[in-house]
Amino acid sequence: MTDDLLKLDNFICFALYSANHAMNRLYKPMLDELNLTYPQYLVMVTLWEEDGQTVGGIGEKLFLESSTLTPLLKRLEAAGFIQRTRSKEDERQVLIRLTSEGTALKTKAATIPPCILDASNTTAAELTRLKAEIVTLREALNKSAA
Amino acid sequence: MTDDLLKLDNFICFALYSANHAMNRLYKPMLDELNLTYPQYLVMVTLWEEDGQTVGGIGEKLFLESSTLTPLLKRLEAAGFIQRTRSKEDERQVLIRLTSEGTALKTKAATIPPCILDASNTTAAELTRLKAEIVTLREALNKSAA
DNA sequence: TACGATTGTTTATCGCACGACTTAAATAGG
DNA sequence: CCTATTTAAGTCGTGCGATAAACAATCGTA
Repeated sequence: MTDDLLKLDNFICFALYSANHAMNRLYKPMLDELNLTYPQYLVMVTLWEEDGQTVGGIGEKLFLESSTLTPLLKRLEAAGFIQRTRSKEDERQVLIRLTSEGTALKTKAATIPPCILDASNTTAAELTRLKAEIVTLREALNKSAA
Repeated sequence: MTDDLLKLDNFICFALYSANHAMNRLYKPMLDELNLTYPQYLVMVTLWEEDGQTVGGIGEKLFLESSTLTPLLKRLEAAGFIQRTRSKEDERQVLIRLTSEGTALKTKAATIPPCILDASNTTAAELTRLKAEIVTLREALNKSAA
Protein backbone atom coordinates (compact mmCIF):
# COMPACT_ATOMS: atom_id res chain seq x y z
CA MET A 1 0.00 0.00 0.00
CA THR A 2 2.61 2.52 1.05
CA ASP A 3 4.78 0.94 -1.59
CA ASP A 4 2.38 2.12 -4.25
CA LEU A 5 3.71 5.59 -3.81
CA LEU A 6 6.88 4.53 -5.57
CA LYS A 7 5.22 2.89 -8.53
CA LEU A 8 5.67 4.59 -11.83
CA ASP A 9 2.04 4.37 -12.74
CA ASN A 10 1.11 6.40 -9.73
CA PHE A 11 3.35 9.32 -10.54
CA ILE A 12 1.58 12.45 -11.56
CA CYS A 13 5.01 13.77 -12.46
CA PHE A 14 5.54 10.95 -14.94
CA ALA A 15 2.13 11.56 -16.43
CA LEU A 16 3.09 15.18 -17.02
CA TYR A 17 6.53 14.27 -18.26
CA SER A 18 5.35 11.67 -20.72
CA ALA A 19 2.32 13.63 -21.92
CA ASN A 20 4.54 16.61 -22.51
CA HIS A 21 6.88 14.46 -24.57
CA ALA A 22 4.04 12.99 -26.53
CA MET A 23 2.92 16.53 -27.27
CA ASN A 24 6.43 17.42 -28.32
CA ARG A 25 6.65 14.56 -30.76
CA LEU A 26 3.33 15.56 -32.23
CA TYR A 27 4.40 19.17 -32.65
CA LYS A 28 7.85 18.40 -33.96
CA PRO A 29 7.09 17.72 -37.63
CA MET A 30 4.80 20.74 -37.80
CA LEU A 31 7.26 23.02 -36.04
CA ASP A 32 10.07 21.77 -38.23
CA GLU A 33 8.27 23.29 -41.17
CA LEU A 34 8.20 26.62 -39.38
CA ASN A 35 11.83 26.29 -38.33
CA LEU A 36 10.86 26.57 -34.69
CA THR A 37 11.51 24.49 -31.62
CA TYR A 38 8.80 23.98 -29.06
CA PRO A 39 9.97 26.63 -26.57
CA GLN A 40 10.66 29.01 -29.44
CA TYR A 41 7.12 28.43 -30.62
CA LEU A 42 5.79 29.36 -27.20
CA VAL A 43 7.75 32.60 -27.32
CA MET A 44 6.31 33.36 -30.73
CA VAL A 45 2.81 32.68 -29.44
CA THR A 46 3.25 35.24 -26.68
CA LEU A 47 4.53 37.74 -29.23
CA TRP A 48 1.66 37.14 -31.63
CA GLU A 49 -0.56 37.84 -28.70
CA GLU A 50 1.29 40.97 -27.68
CA ASP A 51 4.16 42.39 -29.67
CA GLY A 52 6.98 44.42 -28.18
CA GLN A 53 7.36 42.69 -24.85
CA THR A 54 10.46 42.78 -22.70
CA VAL A 55 12.63 39.74 -22.05
CA GLY A 56 11.49 39.70 -18.47
CA GLY A 57 7.87 39.96 -19.50
CA ILE A 58 8.14 36.95 -21.75
CA GLY A 59 9.98 35.06 -19.05
CA GLU A 60 7.23 35.78 -16.57
CA LYS A 61 4.60 34.35 -18.87
CA LEU A 62 6.58 31.27 -19.78
CA PHE A 63 8.29 30.76 -16.42
CA LEU A 64 11.72 30.97 -18.00
CA GLU A 65 14.85 32.73 -16.78
CA SER A 66 16.49 35.42 -18.83
CA SER A 67 19.59 33.23 -19.06
CA THR A 68 17.46 30.70 -20.88
CA LEU A 69 15.65 33.26 -22.97
CA THR A 70 18.58 35.33 -24.17
CA PRO A 71 20.17 32.56 -26.28
CA LEU A 72 16.76 31.40 -27.44
CA LEU A 73 15.81 34.90 -28.52
CA LYS A 74 19.12 35.29 -30.32
CA ARG A 75 18.32 32.18 -32.30
CA LEU A 76 14.91 33.61 -33.19
CA GLU A 77 16.61 36.83 -34.23
CA ALA A 78 19.15 34.94 -36.33
CA ALA A 79 16.24 33.14 -37.99
CA GLY A 80 14.77 36.53 -38.85
CA PHE A 81 11.57 36.22 -36.85
CA ILE A 82 12.19 38.87 -34.22
CA GLN A 83 14.17 42.00 -33.54
CA ARG A 84 15.86 42.91 -30.25
CA THR A 85 16.22 46.56 -29.37
CA ARG A 86 17.03 48.38 -26.16
CA SER A 87 14.16 50.38 -24.80
CA LYS A 88 14.54 54.16 -25.04
CA GLU A 89 12.70 54.80 -21.79
CA ASP A 90 14.65 52.24 -19.79
CA GLU A 91 17.86 51.13 -21.38
CA ARG A 92 18.11 48.13 -19.11
CA GLN A 93 15.21 46.57 -20.90
CA VAL A 94 15.31 44.88 -24.27
CA LEU A 95 12.17 44.96 -26.36
CA ILE A 96 11.32 42.01 -28.54
CA ARG A 97 9.45 42.86 -31.70
CA LEU A 98 8.18 40.66 -34.48
CA THR A 99 9.61 41.13 -37.95
CA SER A 100 7.28 40.88 -40.92
CA GLU A 101 8.44 37.30 -41.31
CA GLY A 102 7.70 36.63 -37.70
CA THR A 103 4.23 38.04 -38.09
CA ALA A 104 3.67 36.09 -41.28
CA LEU A 105 4.47 32.89 -39.45
CA LYS A 106 1.31 33.27 -37.43
CA THR A 107 -0.82 32.30 -40.40
CA LYS A 108 1.03 29.05 -40.92
CA ALA A 109 0.99 28.33 -37.21
CA ALA A 110 -2.76 28.70 -37.11
CA THR A 111 -3.10 25.27 -38.67
CA ILE A 112 -1.43 23.58 -35.70
CA PRO A 113 -3.98 23.89 -32.87
CA PRO A 114 -6.72 22.10 -34.84
CA CYS A 115 -4.31 19.22 -35.46
CA ILE A 116 -3.62 18.94 -31.76
CA LEU A 117 -7.29 18.98 -30.94
CA ASP A 118 -7.86 16.30 -33.50
CA ALA A 119 -5.06 14.12 -32.15
CA SER A 120 -6.33 14.53 -28.61
CA ASN A 121 -9.40 12.53 -29.51
CA THR A 122 -11.65 14.61 -27.27
CA THR A 123 -13.67 17.79 -27.34
CA ALA A 124 -12.35 21.31 -27.07
CA ALA A 125 -14.43 21.85 -23.97
CA GLU A 126 -13.03 18.77 -22.32
CA LEU A 127 -9.50 19.81 -23.22
CA THR A 128 -10.11 23.27 -21.83
CA ARG A 129 -11.30 21.81 -18.56
CA LEU A 130 -8.28 19.52 -18.30
CA LYS A 131 -5.99 22.40 -19.11
CA ALA A 132 -7.50 24.44 -16.28
CA GLU A 133 -6.91 21.63 -13.81
CA ILE A 134 -3.30 21.28 -14.88
CA VAL A 135 -2.81 25.01 -14.54
CA THR A 136 -4.23 24.88 -11.04
CA LEU A 137 -1.72 22.19 -10.18
CA ARG A 138 1.08 24.24 -11.70
CA GLU A 139 0.11 27.25 -9.62
CA ALA A 140 0.19 25.17 -6.47
CA LEU A 141 3.60 23.77 -7.32
CA ASN A 142 4.99 27.18 -8.19
CA LYS A 143 3.68 28.67 -5.01
CA SER A 144 5.23 25.87 -3.01
CA ALA A 145 8.60 26.26 -4.69
CA ALA A 146 8.70 30.00 -4.17
CA MET B 1 -13.04 33.74 -31.50
CA THR B 2 -10.93 31.76 -33.99
CA ASP B 3 -8.06 33.90 -32.80
CA ASP B 4 -8.37 32.45 -29.35
CA LEU B 5 -6.84 29.27 -30.63
CA LEU B 6 -3.52 31.04 -30.82
CA LYS B 7 -3.60 32.50 -27.33
CA LEU B 8 -1.10 31.10 -24.89
CA ASP B 9 -3.66 30.70 -22.17
CA ASN B 10 -5.63 28.32 -24.32
CA PHE B 11 -2.80 25.95 -25.00
CA ILE B 12 -3.08 22.58 -23.37
CA CYS B 13 0.47 22.03 -24.53
CA PHE B 14 1.69 25.03 -22.58
CA ALA B 15 -0.16 23.83 -19.51
CA LEU B 16 1.66 20.52 -19.76
CA TYR B 17 4.96 22.16 -20.52
CA SER B 18 4.83 24.61 -17.66
CA ALA B 19 3.40 22.17 -15.15
CA ASN B 20 6.13 19.73 -16.03
CA HIS B 21 8.71 22.42 -15.44
CA ALA B 22 7.17 23.40 -12.17
CA MET B 23 7.37 19.77 -11.17
CA ASN B 24 10.97 19.66 -12.26
CA ARG B 25 11.92 22.64 -10.15
CA LEU B 26 10.21 21.09 -7.17
CA TYR B 27 12.01 17.79 -7.62
CA LYS B 28 15.41 19.32 -8.33
CA PRO B 29 16.63 20.04 -4.79
CA MET B 30 15.44 16.65 -3.60
CA LEU B 31 16.96 14.80 -6.54
CA ASP B 32 20.19 16.69 -6.14
CA GLU B 33 20.61 15.02 -2.79
CA LEU B 34 20.22 11.63 -4.44
CA ASN B 35 22.58 12.61 -7.25
CA LEU B 36 19.89 11.92 -9.81
CA THR B 37 18.37 13.88 -12.63
CA TYR B 38 14.67 13.74 -13.29
CA PRO B 39 14.81 11.21 -16.15
CA GLN B 40 17.36 9.18 -14.22
CA TYR B 41 14.98 9.15 -11.31
CA LEU B 42 12.23 7.79 -13.53
CA VAL B 43 14.51 4.99 -14.64
CA MET B 44 15.30 4.16 -11.02
CA VAL B 45 11.61 4.09 -10.21
CA THR B 46 10.97 1.52 -12.92
CA LEU B 47 13.84 -0.56 -11.58
CA TRP B 48 12.66 -0.36 -7.99
CA GLU B 49 9.40 -1.63 -9.31
CA GLU B 50 10.96 -4.42 -11.33
CA ASP B 51 14.65 -5.17 -11.27
CA GLY B 52 16.54 -6.74 -14.15
CA GLN B 53 14.74 -5.12 -17.05
CA THR B 54 16.15 -4.76 -20.53
CA VAL B 55 17.05 -1.43 -22.06
CA GLY B 56 14.19 -1.77 -24.46
CA GLY B 57 11.79 -2.65 -21.69
CA ILE B 58 12.66 0.49 -19.78
CA GLY B 59 12.40 2.54 -22.94
CA GLU B 60 8.95 1.18 -23.61
CA LYS B 61 7.74 2.24 -20.19
CA LEU B 62 9.31 5.67 -20.32
CA PHE B 63 8.83 6.28 -24.04
CA LEU B 64 12.54 6.78 -24.60
CA GLU B 65 14.82 5.56 -27.38
CA SER B 66 17.83 3.38 -26.73
CA SER B 67 20.00 6.19 -28.02
CA THR B 68 18.72 8.30 -25.16
CA LEU B 69 18.82 5.55 -22.58
CA THR B 70 22.25 4.11 -23.24
CA PRO B 71 24.18 7.23 -22.19
CA LEU B 72 21.78 7.81 -19.32
CA LEU B 73 22.24 4.26 -18.07
CA LYS B 74 25.98 4.59 -18.37
CA ARG B 75 25.81 7.60 -16.10
CA LEU B 76 23.75 5.64 -13.62
CA GLU B 77 26.29 2.85 -13.82
CA ALA B 78 29.16 5.28 -13.29
CA ALA B 79 27.33 6.61 -10.26
CA GLY B 80 27.21 3.08 -8.92
CA PHE B 81 23.45 2.67 -8.88
CA ILE B 82 23.03 0.03 -11.56
CA GLN B 83 24.89 -2.72 -13.36
CA ARG B 84 24.67 -3.52 -17.07
CA THR B 85 25.14 -7.11 -18.19
CA ARG B 86 24.42 -8.92 -21.43
CA SER B 87 21.65 -11.46 -21.21
CA LYS B 88 22.75 -15.08 -21.47
CA GLU B 89 19.57 -16.17 -23.21
CA ASP B 90 19.61 -13.40 -25.79
CA GLU B 91 22.93 -11.68 -26.14
CA ARG B 92 21.40 -8.78 -27.99
CA GLN B 93 19.74 -7.70 -24.80
CA VAL B 94 21.35 -5.88 -21.91
CA LEU B 95 19.90 -6.41 -18.47
CA ILE B 96 19.85 -3.54 -16.03
CA ARG B 97 20.18 -4.55 -12.41
CA LEU B 98 20.23 -2.45 -9.29
CA THR B 99 23.35 -2.46 -7.15
CA SER B 100 22.99 -2.46 -3.39
CA GLU B 101 23.49 1.30 -3.49
CA GLY B 102 20.79 1.61 -6.10
CA THR B 103 18.43 -0.41 -3.99
CA ALA B 104 19.32 1.58 -0.90
CA LEU B 105 18.41 4.78 -2.70
CA LYS B 106 14.79 3.69 -2.73
CA THR B 107 14.47 4.39 0.97
CA LYS B 108 15.65 7.96 0.58
CA ALA B 109 13.48 8.45 -2.47
CA ALA B 110 10.42 7.35 -0.55
CA THR B 111 10.33 10.73 1.15
CA ILE B 112 9.76 12.52 -2.14
CA PRO B 113 6.19 11.56 -3.17
CA PRO B 114 4.69 12.88 0.07
CA CYS B 115 6.43 16.20 -0.55
CA ILE B 116 4.92 16.39 -4.02
CA LEU B 117 1.49 15.58 -2.71
CA ASP B 118 1.88 18.25 -0.09
CA ALA B 119 3.02 20.83 -2.62
CA SER B 120 0.13 19.98 -4.92
CA ASN B 121 -2.28 21.36 -2.39
CA THR B 122 -4.92 18.77 -3.16
CA THR B 123 -5.88 15.25 -2.20
CA ALA B 124 -4.25 12.04 -3.35
CA ALA B 125 -7.53 10.91 -4.85
CA GLU B 126 -7.89 14.11 -6.83
CA LEU B 127 -4.32 13.86 -8.04
CA THR B 128 -4.88 10.27 -9.08
CA ARG B 129 -7.90 11.27 -11.09
CA LEU B 130 -6.05 14.09 -12.79
CA LYS B 131 -3.14 11.77 -13.54
CA ALA B 132 -5.51 9.32 -15.20
CA GLU B 133 -6.92 12.03 -17.43
CA ILE B 134 -3.46 13.15 -18.46
CA VAL B 135 -2.50 9.58 -19.24
CA THR B 136 -5.59 9.22 -21.41
CA LEU B 137 -4.54 12.30 -23.32
CA ARG B 138 -1.02 10.95 -23.68
CA GLU B 139 -2.34 7.69 -25.09
CA ALA B 140 -4.41 9.54 -27.65
CA LEU B 141 -1.44 11.64 -28.70
CA ASN B 142 0.85 8.63 -28.93
CA LYS B 143 -1.67 6.73 -30.99
CA SER B 144 -2.02 9.68 -33.33
CA ALA B 145 1.73 10.06 -33.75
CA ALA B 146 2.26 6.38 -34.50
C1' DT C 1 26.54 61.43 -5.26
C1' DA C 2 26.62 56.95 -3.77
C1' DC C 3 24.32 52.77 -3.02
C1' DG C 4 21.14 49.17 -3.79
C1' DA C 5 17.98 47.12 -6.90
C1' DT C 6 16.66 45.84 -11.48
C1' DT C 7 17.44 44.05 -16.27
C1' DG C 8 19.67 41.48 -19.19
C1' DT C 9 23.95 39.19 -20.90
C1' DT C 10 27.77 36.11 -20.47
C1' DT C 11 30.16 31.97 -19.21
C1' DA C 12 30.50 27.37 -18.01
C1' DT C 13 28.51 23.11 -17.45
C1' DC C 14 25.53 19.42 -18.18
C1' DG C 15 22.15 16.29 -19.70
C1' DC C 16 18.33 15.16 -22.58
C1' DA C 17 16.67 14.02 -27.06
C1' DC C 18 16.71 12.43 -31.63
C1' DG C 19 18.09 10.91 -36.33
C1' DA C 20 21.02 8.21 -38.92
C1' DC C 21 24.11 4.72 -38.95
C1' DT C 22 26.58 0.51 -37.29
C1' DT C 23 27.22 -3.91 -35.03
C1' DA C 24 25.83 -8.18 -33.35
C1' DA C 25 22.64 -11.62 -32.57
C1' DA C 26 18.39 -14.06 -33.30
C1' DT C 27 14.76 -15.62 -36.34
C1' DA C 28 12.33 -16.76 -40.60
C1' DG C 29 12.09 -18.46 -45.30
C1' DG C 30 13.60 -20.63 -49.25
C1' DC D 1 21.37 -25.09 -44.26
C1' DC D 2 22.24 -20.61 -45.59
C1' DT D 3 20.76 -16.32 -46.63
C1' DA D 4 17.80 -12.37 -45.58
C1' DT D 5 15.29 -9.89 -42.46
C1' DT D 6 14.26 -8.29 -38.06
C1' DT D 7 15.48 -6.94 -33.48
C1' DA D 8 18.46 -4.97 -29.63
C1' DA D 9 21.59 -1.96 -28.30
C1' DG D 10 25.24 1.16 -28.95
C1' DT D 11 27.69 5.00 -31.52
C1' DC D 12 28.13 9.44 -33.53
C1' DG D 13 26.91 13.98 -34.40
C1' DT D 14 24.15 17.76 -33.46
C1' DG D 15 21.55 20.89 -31.03
C1' DC D 16 18.78 22.92 -27.55
C1' DG D 17 17.24 23.82 -23.11
C1' DA D 18 18.18 24.70 -18.35
C1' DT D 19 20.58 26.45 -14.43
C1' DA D 20 24.02 28.71 -11.48
C1' DA D 21 27.20 32.23 -10.87
C1' DA D 22 29.38 36.21 -12.08
C1' DC D 23 29.15 40.56 -14.58
C1' DA D 24 27.74 44.98 -16.69
C1' DA D 25 24.74 48.61 -17.40
C1' DT D 26 21.14 51.39 -15.97
C1' DC D 27 17.78 53.24 -12.93
C1' DG D 28 15.82 55.00 -8.61
C1' DT D 29 16.45 56.85 -4.43
C1' DA D 30 18.19 58.26 -0.04
